Amino acid sequence: MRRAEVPPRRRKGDFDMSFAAGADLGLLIRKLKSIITVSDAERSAIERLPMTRRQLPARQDIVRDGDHPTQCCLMLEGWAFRYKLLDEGKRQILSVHIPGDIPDLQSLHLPVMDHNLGALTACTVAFIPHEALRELTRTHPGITAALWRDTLVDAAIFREWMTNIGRRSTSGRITHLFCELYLKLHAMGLAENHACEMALTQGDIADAIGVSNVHVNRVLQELRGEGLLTLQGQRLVIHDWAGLTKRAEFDPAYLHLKRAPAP
Amino acid sequence: MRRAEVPPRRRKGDFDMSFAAGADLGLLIRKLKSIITVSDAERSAIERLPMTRRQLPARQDIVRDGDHPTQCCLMLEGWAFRYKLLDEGKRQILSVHIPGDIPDLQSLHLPVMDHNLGALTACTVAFIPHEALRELTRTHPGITAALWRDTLVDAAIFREWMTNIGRRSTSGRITHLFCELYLKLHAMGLAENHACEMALTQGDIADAIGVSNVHVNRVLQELRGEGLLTLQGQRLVIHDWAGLTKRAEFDPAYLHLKRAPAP
DNA sequence: CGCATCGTTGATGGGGATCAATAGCTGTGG
DNA sequence: CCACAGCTATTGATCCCCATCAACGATGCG
Repeated sequence: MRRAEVPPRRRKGDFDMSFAAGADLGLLIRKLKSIITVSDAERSAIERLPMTRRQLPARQDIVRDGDHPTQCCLMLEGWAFRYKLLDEGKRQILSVHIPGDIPDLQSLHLPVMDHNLGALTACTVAFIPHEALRELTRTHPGITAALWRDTLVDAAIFREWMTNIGRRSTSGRITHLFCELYLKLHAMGLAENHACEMALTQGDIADAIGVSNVHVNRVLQELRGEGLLTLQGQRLVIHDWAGLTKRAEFDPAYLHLKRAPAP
Repeated sequence: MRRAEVPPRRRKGDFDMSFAAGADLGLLIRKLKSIITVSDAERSAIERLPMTRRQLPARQDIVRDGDHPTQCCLMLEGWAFRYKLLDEGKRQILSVHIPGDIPDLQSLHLPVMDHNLGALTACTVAFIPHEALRELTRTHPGITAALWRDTLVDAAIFREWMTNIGRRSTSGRITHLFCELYLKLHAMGLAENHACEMALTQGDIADAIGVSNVHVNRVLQELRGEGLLTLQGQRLVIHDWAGLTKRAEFDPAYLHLKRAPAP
């Protein structure tokens, strides 16, 4: 369990103010298209969204517990994660986010943050003002439904994590987490052939599944020993997808992916 | 940990088809009014919602994992809960719901259930067709925002539970759960003076916080011994609210209540 | 090349699961 | 009105999973 290190807040200067050429927002459109049919009018409304592009170093906080954000954060490159800190520095990781995600979309309707959002790796994000998003939802009910749905999938993943932490064995928890991450990456075209980046350290994994980092290390060795997976550096290779999903009791239904997962 | 007993599905006949006189929907309006300002037009649109009233016996499932619901369930009386079942009958309770809640509102945008919803006590519910709710959201953006926000608070509670299960001591988990339930009941006018109904059995509590029922029993005795609370029959009495919230590291911010909690 | 973070390993102890048995409670039916 | 059935709560005994502490490699970066 990681002790309470407070990462530096982002500083002014480490971003460029290039406002959107709709290119970056293509990622958002792609995400929405995986949920609904996007009309031309909707597409063009999205492409007209104002945004600020930013580069963030790894492990830097983006929004903090208690903040009152005025914008949402669209992930363009890199991974982010949400987490809570408790007394004595205990940390619970709540979710992991990849390009296409809007990890703080809830701030559109919940004015105060009840957790932290941080960059896991160095990453590129686009900040979109709440006001622009509110206007978009006022005028485009279809987009509203899609964004709403996106937050509902978020919640569905929370429920699964709760179950993971509360009722699965440690090896089940780890393998379940890996199955989920691989499928999410795969759905966004960021993984193929049962291999993907793994930006989480063993300490991060520990704080995501509610065990100690030492224990994560030992169980990972078991999983390697069984030939289920390899985890070296920042790369996860799944050698036995069927075995992994079985070990994890993994059923992808909770991800509510449009296309059936065929990894 | 409760073994997989499959409760009987609801039968035809145990409900009456009395369609809404807006009386029951007053509860929904009350809930929404705690979130937004409800205009006369909105109020009357809500009161015109079609609904079917039903009486359900305790422990009966309302919607099941894998179902494709065509309606949402508004709690009128009694408690409900959401849960998942794993292999070997392990159960994780995901949330607890009281009058005013719509525990399956997510089904409006996620067609397939990824968990179960069951009656905890005997209860009265109102089923509202998805189609009517969709029409309501099409025509009333304010209500859409309020309902969306409601699902976001739901998700915020999931995050807190995740943290509870993953990183708190057992006594912290139990006390945190009690603080939350008391405050939710209090906010709906269903509890006063640090006392309330407690429909959860020790086994239910165990499955909500990720420990065994035996352990819940022992920790409850400690809490009683410290004079923090009394739990007899179906009644919870909190003797030392300050002590309880401290033990729980309880910060109500995540509930996103409109009025500051003043229990 | 030196420091920091991450990964790895060993030793130790405790929190909590599990099994088993008893007691209390509630509704049901004879 | 009591007996019985079926839950729920309680208690004791045993064991082991996993947290914790500590130390040491490995790795990567400025």
